[in-house]
Amino acid sequence: MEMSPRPAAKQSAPRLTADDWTKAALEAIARGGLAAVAVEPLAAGLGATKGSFYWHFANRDALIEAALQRWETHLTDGVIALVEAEPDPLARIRLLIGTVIENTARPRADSIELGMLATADHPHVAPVLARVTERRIAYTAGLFEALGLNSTEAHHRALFAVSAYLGHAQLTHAAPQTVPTDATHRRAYVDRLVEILTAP
Amino acid sequence: MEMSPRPAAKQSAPRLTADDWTKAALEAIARGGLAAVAVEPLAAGLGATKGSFYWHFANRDALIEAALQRWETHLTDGVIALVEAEPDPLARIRLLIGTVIENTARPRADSIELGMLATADHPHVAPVLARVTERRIAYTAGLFEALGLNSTEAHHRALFAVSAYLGHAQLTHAAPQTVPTDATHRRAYVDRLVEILTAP
DNA sequence: TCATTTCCATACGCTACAGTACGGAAAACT
DNA sequence: AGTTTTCCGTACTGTAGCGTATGGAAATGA
Repeated sequence: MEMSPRPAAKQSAPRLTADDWTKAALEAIARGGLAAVAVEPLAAGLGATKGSFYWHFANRDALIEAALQRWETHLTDGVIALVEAEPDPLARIRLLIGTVIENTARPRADSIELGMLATADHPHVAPVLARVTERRIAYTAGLFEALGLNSTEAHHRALFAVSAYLGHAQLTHAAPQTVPTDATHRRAYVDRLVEILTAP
Repeated sequence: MEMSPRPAAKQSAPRLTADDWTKAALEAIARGGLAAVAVEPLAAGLGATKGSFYWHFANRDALIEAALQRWETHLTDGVIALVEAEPDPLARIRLLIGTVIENTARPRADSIELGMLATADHPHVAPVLARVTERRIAYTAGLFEALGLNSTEAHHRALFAVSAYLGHAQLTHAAPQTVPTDATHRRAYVDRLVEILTAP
């Protein structure tokens, strides 16, 4: 049934880079968590074999570390830049929460994160997740402080906000029917959520 | 070095029941998610062998289904009973949120749940998780309606509350240092959360 | 052009676990 | 006590994926 003798899968070039493997690993994490980062299936997906992989990486662990590092560094870039562009503190919070929850322009970001959370105990994942989470909370708390809240209250609100984000992601994943589907309702829900979170 | 010739592990009786395996499976899920439900390691932990397992269950899948069913049925019993005992609607909400977040009297409940969420895509887990989540939200929305909120607002608050719970569980797991540790601060934090959730 | 380096496929061994076959011990009747 | 049923251990097969060895193709450079 094979029509062409070419590489089969994606029409990508025959030679692969380490980054190709890293990106494929992140997509695998998005699909099935760390367990889905398996060398041979990944190779099949890339139209290659283990031989390629073990030239670019020492072992599976090295790939996982590379993927984690790529995720940690590339993660918040877009969102932070977007939010920093907004001068008004309250508008920043609205924008931040609205963006991460409504999920514009970060297609598989949530999926990757859910994959990470699903393996939070993994020795390589744990520290990365701890750092990312801590930075998020600190950053969010800063936004609330800019709103005039004292540091304790700001930290509490930041915890609420990040919890709401994480919980919302889980909810969307585990029970999609419970969460507003159409754009209008979702918009109303997110607006209400922001109101509650920023209420004096 | 073994001092006694007896069964080794727990001093449990030599014969096992299907329920012993089911409970062990749930503990495994709490430790390492569905992937940790592996027959041979479980057998070792129970001081038995696969021979025992395959007498009680047809296969690994049957054990998983049994564990899921046990979880789904035994899950909310205690909490619901506790909350129903309270007559005042507002106090019910306080009690519910306080209990599930502070985690009195439900030792490994959160861990099991995190294990389930970590494998939310599994064909057997998904429907169970969807039902459990939907019931929780519906029940919580009911509490908010009893508080006088209209159904839309009640549903929004319920979504927020459940998100907060799920997110808090993730936070505690993935970045424990960000969440209030000592009892006093945690208490203040939970109180504040309830205030915000129930604010008119 | 031919030599060197870069990259990859094939073939192999190893481990963990799922599931099966079967014999035998331990309870439970009778 | 003897028989039957219940329960479990041991020994096997099968599979998936990790990691290694090695030869050779494809690019690169002399």
